[in-house]
Amino acid sequence: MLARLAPDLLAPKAGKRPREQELPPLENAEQGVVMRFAPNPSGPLHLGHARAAYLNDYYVRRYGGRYVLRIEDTDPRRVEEENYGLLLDDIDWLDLAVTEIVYQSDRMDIYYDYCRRLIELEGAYVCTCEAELFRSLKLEKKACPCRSQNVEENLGLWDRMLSGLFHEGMVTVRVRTDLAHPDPAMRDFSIFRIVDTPPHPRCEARVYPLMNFSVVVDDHLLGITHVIRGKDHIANTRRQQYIYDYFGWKPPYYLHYGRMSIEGVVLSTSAMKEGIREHRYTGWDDPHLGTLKAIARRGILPGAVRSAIIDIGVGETDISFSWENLYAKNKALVDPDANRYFFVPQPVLCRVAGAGDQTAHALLHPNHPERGSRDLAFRGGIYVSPDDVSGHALVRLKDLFNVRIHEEKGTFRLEYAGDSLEEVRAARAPIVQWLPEETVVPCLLRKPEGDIPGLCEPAVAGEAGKVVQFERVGFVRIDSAGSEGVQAYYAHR
RNA sequence: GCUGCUAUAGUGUAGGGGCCAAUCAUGUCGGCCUUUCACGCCGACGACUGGGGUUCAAAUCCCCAUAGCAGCACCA
Repeated sequence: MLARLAPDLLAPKAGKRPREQELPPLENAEQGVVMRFAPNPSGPLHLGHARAAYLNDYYVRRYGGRYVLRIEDTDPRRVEEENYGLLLDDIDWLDLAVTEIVYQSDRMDIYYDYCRRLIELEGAYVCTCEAELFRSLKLEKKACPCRSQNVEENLGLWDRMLSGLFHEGMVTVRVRTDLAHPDPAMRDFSIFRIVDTPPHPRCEARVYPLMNFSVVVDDHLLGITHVIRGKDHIANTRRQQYIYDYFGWKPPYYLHYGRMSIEGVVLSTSAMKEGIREHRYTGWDDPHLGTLKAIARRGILPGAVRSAIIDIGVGETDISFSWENLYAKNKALVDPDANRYFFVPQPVLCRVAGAGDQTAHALLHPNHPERGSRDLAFRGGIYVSPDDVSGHALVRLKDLFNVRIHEEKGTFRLEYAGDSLEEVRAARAPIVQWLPEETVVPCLLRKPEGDIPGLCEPAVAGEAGKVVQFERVGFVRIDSAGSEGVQAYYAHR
């Protein structure tokens, strides 16, 4: 697994990446950095995760160093076995410069050990108050009775926690901070809890560290030098400072970027899960979702996401992620490679009067004639899209010839009208895609707004998994190609 | 309620006292190129939240207001 993930740091993928701005330098980073991406396995990754992943990745590549993928799986309620695999697939897709993977569920004993030390340093105490009671005391800046226990008493309680003598909700470990702190969020926050059920899929614990503790211990032990994360963690950064101070450790440098919403999609895992359960979405890769799986299926390349994220940068302003900007990045990556094909939506079959058999040669890519062409054999009958011919007297069948349109009650009679390109230009007649009657494959174009049935060239079936351009329609990813036809997911114009 | 962060064109971003009647990208519109409404090229449009203050000079510094966001969980 690691081998599959470990990229060559010295030779990052050469390649066309749309030029993107340079991010501000990091403090004290010239000698290299150690950074981390720390998702929790509660579901697949989405664009919000991609921001954290790529921002950190950017600086690791820029300064060199290590990039730790840390799986934060210390909440058994939010961890499901199958999510680990989903997560690793997504990490793979992102193409991060990850150098090592750490699972917090493998490190429970380490957290227990350091908790004991923190208690010995009088930096933490075991609290058996009810959560509600503590909360009201905290808001009044008052200490709870447990706060005055001595080290021996606290260690005794801690041992009883570990040996299973407490049940869920009865006890917690708190950091001794400053009860008079003006920010109530800072006052004696919790760092351990007990969870009786469900069992953790990867370890046998019932005493679990809370994020603010495991993160500090891990960041220190793993030698993390810089942390870039969302500003929703800004209070956590301040809380964690107390723990660093007790241990006498030097905290990493922090950068907190602003909140990012995404036009038209929900990012919350629980909301997505609910939508899937209610069949509003087909699954994690439903094109209406902002998951990486969904955008990958639509033909968005990871490089486009990376570029869009780096452009957004580390600003603390709340922003709204715009699909337009992502599409522009993706188009820049995809256009030079994507082969061109004809797709006729809502096709109607028409006879063309007055034209002899001939074969059209349409380039696979207009800017790269050397890649060859597709041959479309005209034998008298063709499919076109009514929207393309309706209302026009003259139309150019691309790479073939001109036709005059006679429209009668929704049906079209086509009549050969010469080969002159100049003529259609002068007449400002449209140049449209078409397909020969004899060689077509059914094709379903799946757009977020709905599915569009149509026909496409048989050669499209050979592009499965790739992004192609349906001329005059847009860029699509060929999702599947079988006996029942082709299924294409629409990416963008 | 308490605490904190942020505020530049439709979207994203640069600029951190004078070089800013504000950068770049994207978008939209127009033109050129072109057997795609793609790509490429040219041009246009479009913004410093409001009010005070400091200063010879403020998008930039300070204060207030407003707005958005976040935290105040035995989630991350």
